[in-house]
Order: sequence, then C-alpha cells, then structure tokens
Amino acid sequence: MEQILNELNPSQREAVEHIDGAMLILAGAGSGKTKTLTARLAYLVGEVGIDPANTLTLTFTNKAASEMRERALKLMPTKVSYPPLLCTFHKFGLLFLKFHIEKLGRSNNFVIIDSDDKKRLLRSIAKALKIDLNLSFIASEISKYKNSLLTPEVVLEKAELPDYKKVAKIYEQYQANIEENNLVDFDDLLMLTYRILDENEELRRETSNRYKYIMVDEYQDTNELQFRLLEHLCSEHDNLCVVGDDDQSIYGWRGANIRNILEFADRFENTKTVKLETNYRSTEPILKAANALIEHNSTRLGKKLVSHKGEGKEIKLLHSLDESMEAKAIAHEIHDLIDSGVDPDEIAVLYRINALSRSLEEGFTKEGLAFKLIGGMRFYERAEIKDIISYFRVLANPHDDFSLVRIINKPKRGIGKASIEKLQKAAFDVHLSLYEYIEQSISGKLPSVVSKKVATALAKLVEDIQLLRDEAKNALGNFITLFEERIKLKDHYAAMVDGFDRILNIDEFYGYFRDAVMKNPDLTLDEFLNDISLQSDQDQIEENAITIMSIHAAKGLEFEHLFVIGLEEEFFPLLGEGSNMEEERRLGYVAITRAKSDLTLCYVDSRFYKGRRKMIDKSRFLGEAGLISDTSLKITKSSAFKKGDLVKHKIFGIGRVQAANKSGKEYKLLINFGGNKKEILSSFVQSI
DNA sequence: GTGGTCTACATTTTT
DNA sequence: TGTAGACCAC
Repeated sequence: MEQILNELNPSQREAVEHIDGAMLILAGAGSGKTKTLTARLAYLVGEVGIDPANTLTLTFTNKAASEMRERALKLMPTKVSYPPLLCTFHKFGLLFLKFHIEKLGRSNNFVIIDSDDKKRLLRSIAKALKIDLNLSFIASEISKYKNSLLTPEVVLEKAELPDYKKVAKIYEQYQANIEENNLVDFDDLLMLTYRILDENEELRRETSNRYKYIMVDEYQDTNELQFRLLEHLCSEHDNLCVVGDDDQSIYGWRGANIRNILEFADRFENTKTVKLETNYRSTEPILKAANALIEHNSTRLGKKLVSHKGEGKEIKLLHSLDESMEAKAIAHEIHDLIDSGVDPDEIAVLYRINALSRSLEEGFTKEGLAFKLIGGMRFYERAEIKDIISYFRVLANPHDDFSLVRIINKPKRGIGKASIEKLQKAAFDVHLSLYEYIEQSISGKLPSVVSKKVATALAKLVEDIQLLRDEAKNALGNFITLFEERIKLKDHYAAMVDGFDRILNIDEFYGYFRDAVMKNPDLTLDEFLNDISLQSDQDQIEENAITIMSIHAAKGLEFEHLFVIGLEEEFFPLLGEGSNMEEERRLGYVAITRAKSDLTLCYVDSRFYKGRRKMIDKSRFLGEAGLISDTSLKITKSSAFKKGDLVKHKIFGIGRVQAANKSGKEYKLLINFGGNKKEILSSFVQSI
C-alpha cells in the first residue's frame, strides 16, 4: 500500500487519503484521474479497513467501469472477500430495481428497452394520435422529463405550446404502455430507483448506510436526476467523493447539468476540494493552447494544466482547399508516420460532427490507408442483432408483445400489418397477451381472426417458440444450433443486398452467446438479455489501424499523434440554434488535450455539406488558442485570391475581387465593394 | 402483403 | 449528397 501512495503526487495523495465527508476532485485532462480514484478505493479497502461491500463507485460507461475495476483490483489486497460494487449508474439502477421494483407494484422480470425500441414505440403512438413531430425530439423531450422527475400528468398540465402539449400526450401513453408491458427504459432505471428511495425512508436509510463510501467518475456529466439520486444515497453520511472536470463537460445537450460540479461545494457542507493540475499526458505547446482556449470561458471553476512532460513540438496547422484535399494531405502525413515506425494505434483523427467522417473515409480508402471508424451504427442496434435479441426475449417471456411483433414476420411468414393489428385488437379485447391469444386461437379455444394461411404460419411459429423455450430451460449449450435450425434467420438475411455483412454480424453474435454460455454454463436467457441490454460496443474489435471518430467519442482517450479536422466557423464551433459557445469551447479543449505530443489542427476553405458546397472561415478557436495572431485577419497564401472571389473586409464589408497583383510578399487586390472599388492588401480581407 | 419509388431532411450519444 | 420513412402500385 505504501508503494501505491508513493507513486502519487502530493495532490493525488491528498485526495486518496481523505476519508470522510464530501470531496470534489477537480481533475484536469491527463492528470491521473483514474489512478487517483482507483488508488483511493484500494486505500479505503486495503488500508483503512472499510468493508468493500460498503463502497459504491459509479461511472457512465461500461468501459470506464471495467477499466477501473481491473486497476482497482490489482491494487487491492488479495484477501478481499467481496469485490466492491463498481458499475455504471444504469447498472446500479438495474440491480436496485431487481430487488425493489415490487415496491412500485411491478414485478422484477421487467425488460429493458433500448432507444431504438423506444423510438419504435413512440412512432406507433404518435401515429395513432395523428401527431406529426420529429421522433428524436419527442424521445429527448420525454427523456428530459424523466430526468427532471416530471410525471406525464404534470407535463400535460404545464405544457403551453401546442407542440409540447402533443409531446405530453405521447409521454402519457408511452409511459402507460411500457408499464403495462412491464418494460423499463434507460431513464427509468434511474428514475424508478430514485422514486423508490424517495418514497421509502426506511429503505433509503438502509441503502445509504450500506453504501457508506460513494465515488463518482466524470461528475461533470451528471444530470439533475443523478444528482438527486446521489443525494439520497449519501443522505446518511455525505461521504461522497466526486471526480470531474468542469472544462470537459460536453454533454449539456443530453441533460448533463454543469452546475452539479460548479456548485458542488455549496451543496455539501465542508467539501474538501482538491485540484489535480499536473498533466502527465501532453507536452507544453499542447497544454498552452488548451489553457489559452478554455480561458475564454467564463463559467468555470478555474484551473490551469501544467505539463509534466515539458517542451515539445509546436502545434501544426494544416490548411487545405477542400475536404478531399484535406483527407489526402492527412493520409500522406499518416503514411509518413507509419513508415517511420509509428504504431497506427497511436494515431487518430477527430471531428466535431460525424458527417465529416465521410470525406476521410473516402480519402483514406483511396490512399490505401486502413482505419477504424468509431461510432455510427452500434452492434446491438443493427436490425439483424435486434431481431435475434427480440426472439430471445420472446423465448424468455412470451408475453413480451413488443418483441413478438418485431419478429412475428421475420423471416417472412406472410403475416402482414393488417393481420397483426387484428390480432392485437382481439388480444386486447380479451385481456390476453398477444402470444396467449395466438396460442389459444390456434388450439380452438378462441375464434381465429386471421386467414387460414396466416393461422398456419402462426401455428408453426408457436410450435417453434415452445420447442425453443423447452430447450432453453434445459441447457443453452446447443441452443444456437437449434435456434438457427428452426428460425433460419440467416437465410432470411442472406437474400438481402448487404446480406454478407449481416451474416457476419449474426455469426459474431452467436459466437458471443456461445462464449457466454461456455463461461457460465448456468446462464439463463434472462440473465444474458439483461447483461447485453446495458452493454455498448465501445470496446471494438482490436485492429491495428488508425482511428477516426467524433470528439465526444474520444473523451477519455489519448493519442501520440492527433489530427482534428473541421476547425472552421460553423463546423467547430458548431453554430446554429441551440448552440452553446462555452460547450463548443470545452469540446475544443477536450479535442486538444487528447494529444500527447503531436497535434495537427486542420481547416479548409470550403466544405461540401448537406448537398451544397459552402465557403467557410477558419475557426475562432485557432485565434483563441493563440495559434494564429488574429482570426479576423486572414493570413493566407496570397495565391488563394483570384478574380471573381468574394471577400470580406472589416470596414468595407463584402466585395468581389476584380484583379490581383503581386505586391512584395503579398497580393494587392482590386475589390469592388458594392460599386465602390478599392485597392486592398490581401492580408486585410478574408475569403468567404 | 410485398417491393419499388419519391420526398423530406440532415449536431454531438451513453445507457 | 445520402438515407430513412412514407406512399403507392402490383
């Protein structure tokens, strides 16, 4: 243990050795946040003698949780009998609800639905109510309500604008619907947990006394609900240690409340604040730019990263004509790096919006550069995977109407929309689940409402389901083989245009399932489903290739050689309604601080976006980071201006170049400003 | 019920 | 420019 402490710097050590009471660890990028957190957990358990069962460490992602678990366990004495609970907020909610959801009058065999399921449900409700609103908007609104603990009734009452009234109506039906089917969405995992704790004082006390030492990672990303949940969890002791960086709060648009971290010390009495400002990741020039940039924000707690590494290469700027030239230029630089022996895993390209990945993908492919793209369609959200999961859900619980509808005609059984609707209505009328109704109508106990052809298809489906259910009850060792034999999902997908990829995915999933069964021969379908529902595939297949991803996706990662593209006004900072300049700047800060020693910031003169080519200015962030003297004066290669170009002058406004003549190092431009012709040096205008 | 065509639309995303 | 979902014809 002594050795662990010796490896820490004074502030890290101070944080680790603080035991009781609230503590805010302001951990700048690359300041050894995970190290401090895991060391503290090990210290509490191994040195202070706190029962691991009395600790709770919460993260946002599975990846962070498993990384921390691994590191903490290594530091801990081997004699620890019980591993400390270290998981995501949502996983904690799931565990809690498994034990306590009956306090809300619900049974604990609930099924977790993902955002895709949620949207499908919302779509059908919106359609039934004849409401034509953007589904993502509805989904995020409902999410907001839940995270603010607003019930449908309250929202209905409060909503004033017509659109919000409509959303409230959908919310009401949505909530009724999922409760009726005993479904739980991601927000419910937290909201219901909170509600149970809020309504049961006794349980609240018990729970708080159980988790006597609570730690939270990435605290700047907590939302209102998570904060209130934490309040309940530490109501008996205030032993809440949070780690975060207000400058890295980049999920405001998702409901993260930066005030949670800014006002932490006000909410908890006698908060100890520790700042970790020594950065072990990046060289001085990189941190200088990061510090300079973030200083333009006003709402922050204030801290300044100091480089432990010291001097290094200056940040490079890469200016290109357009996105394809940009991709080409970057590809060439990366090829050079790889040729000089750099590990591709140490190279990444980041962007603010996913749309910018396309030009990179195309350019890199053209240049024969292998890359892995993070983001986009998630593995578990692929239609073919969701189909299998839906089958599994039906097998685990045939009364899961929602999943049954998804798979009832996959592969095609000739059961169409009309038949499904008839069945649903009939089942509803006799208060049976869809499956029960189908089962009973086949056996003749209830009248059939569908054609003979459909009835035969349904009979076959029911037979398959029963057979597979029986098999699943015994052992899952041979389950996949039988499943594929009966359902033939692969054949269904093989016939499609992109069938090959889909088959690969299906096989990967089957393999994953077999593996899970092998690791745990007693696994049940139920357990398997719950495990994967909270899983994302952040940890992608390990390939030795460079990475391209959004800045959000790069949070928590670091790279020796980093490129950030799209440093242009409009793209980064991303401008538009609802854009938040301070959050954009924090994103810039996150992007820059991902680089260890070699950072290249790229911008172009024009980009193709949403079907149009647009001229754009370089980002104000370049100026704010001290990388160019003044953003408003463009220091361009003079050849960039030619007759016919539109330019902007600080005083004269927009004009068109009529002639360009070399004058010393620069070009002298004859510009027509709305009929008013002037001769201006090119460095005094910007191209637009 | 299935399959093809047309049109509106287009941040960031984990669980 | 690309695509998801709506819509219409068999």
